[in-house]
Amino acid sequence: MENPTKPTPEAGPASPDKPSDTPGQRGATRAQVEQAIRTSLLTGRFIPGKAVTLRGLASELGVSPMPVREVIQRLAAEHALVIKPNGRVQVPEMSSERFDEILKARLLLEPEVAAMALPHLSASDAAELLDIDLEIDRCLESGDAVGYMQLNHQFHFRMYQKSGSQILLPLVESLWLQFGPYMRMVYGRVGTANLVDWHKQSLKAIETRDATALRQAIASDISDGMGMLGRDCLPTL
Amino acid sequence: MENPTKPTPEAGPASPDKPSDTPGQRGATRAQVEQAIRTSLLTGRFIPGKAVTLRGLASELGVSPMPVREVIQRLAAEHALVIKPNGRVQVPEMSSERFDEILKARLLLEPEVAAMALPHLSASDAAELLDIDLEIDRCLESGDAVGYMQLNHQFHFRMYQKSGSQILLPLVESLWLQFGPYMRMVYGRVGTANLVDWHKQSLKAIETRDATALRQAIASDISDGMGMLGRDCLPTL
DNA sequence: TCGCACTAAATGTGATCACAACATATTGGA
DNA sequence: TCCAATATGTTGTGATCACATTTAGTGCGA
Repeated sequence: MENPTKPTPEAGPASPDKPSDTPGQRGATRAQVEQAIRTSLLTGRFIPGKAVTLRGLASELGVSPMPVREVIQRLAAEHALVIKPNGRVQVPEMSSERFDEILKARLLLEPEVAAMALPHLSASDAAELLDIDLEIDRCLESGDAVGYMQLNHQFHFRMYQKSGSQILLPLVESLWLQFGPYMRMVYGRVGTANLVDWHKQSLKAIETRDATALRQAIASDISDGMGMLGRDCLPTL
Repeated sequence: MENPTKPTPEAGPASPDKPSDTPGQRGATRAQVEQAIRTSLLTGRFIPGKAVTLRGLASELGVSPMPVREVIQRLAAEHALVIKPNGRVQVPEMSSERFDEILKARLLLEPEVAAMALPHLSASDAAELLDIDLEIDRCLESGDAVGYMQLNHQFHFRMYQKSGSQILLPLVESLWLQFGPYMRMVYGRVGTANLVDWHKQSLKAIETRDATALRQAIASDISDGMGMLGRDCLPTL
């Protein structure tokens, strides 16, 4: 056989050089890759229109192209990435229609999810949300766009997760993944200031157990935040 | 080079023995596999809880496990399949909570999508929908559950597609994929009769360009159809 | 007869390879 | 100088392999 193609399989799902890291968890590499790309998307490390290559991501993450392929298919199914007719993968570009639709979908789903979460939101949950919001205020003052985006995502999803929803929540996550890259791009341009703080209104509604007020606050937060985004840049893109 | 390992790759995305079939379309095999599994899901060929194996599907479809892997990841991202902690893949089982949530999500999204489609629904579209509905009536009489499911899917999505929605429509498709297998199982048990024909009401609303009436008809159709399903069998599962 | 250890088959995962399609760079000619 | 044709590198795709893990199956012993 002469060992024609030194396969050096280095086999095994987990990195062989770190036996104590992940002891053979099924799909551990794939999960790590997915988490990496998702946060890259949500924090705007990927710019809309940016080309995403299998081998590029793979070498960047230090894994083989194999798990990256599966993750890309997975994210493409959620429309967080697009596979062009020639097979090339890229971060989807925003359009006026897409933007309006995402806004509409968020307004349909998120207030409802928040209302579903309300009965399960304890006082300690509210306190945690307040902490996040205070940190958001700091990011707004210092103009930290990435920090704002991460914390804003945390604020909403810490709340939404309490709904225990297995159906609606993934739909909402898909929406966030879709406008994340665009959001980052625009925030970098127009800044993150002068946002009315509907988060505070949400917290007040949580304290008073007022589902209608919570729905309204979330809806306003969405309309306000995205309304500020959609007004200027989209037609010029 | 001596060609050390004649792998007989039969390389190429398309079958080499059928050069006129798909002339090298990128991802043609994957698309074919995905379509096959999707329709299997929507028409209930896959029973909830059924185990789905890579090699099984691959040999069944006459392809390598490779494209099947990607499609499974894709469908798992839409929650049309679930990947259990040990990696095994199976059709998701229905639960009372899941069912209620899917119902809620459908009621939130589908009336809105229908209303979005209304301005683009021409008279010929209405006629086409009527044809489908008449065929549905025939299936209901003859008790053809599979035919009913396919045509019901057609009725709704022919309408929804006219909305031109790129965001909401995929969300709705994901929902249908999730309750498809369960729907089939229950229809086989309780039959498809005694459904109030809200499709006719929808058609009337389309003729009169009444968005509110269309929303209401769609919502009633959803509530009625799924209400009949959810009442009996779920607790006994 | 039942329970448990052991063996064997099956399954998902990660890696690598060969190839066709595509994009880009390079070169040749007018 | 400019454009077309070619050559080169890159990218996604499908296939196959090796391996860890898990499941099913079997036989042995109490």
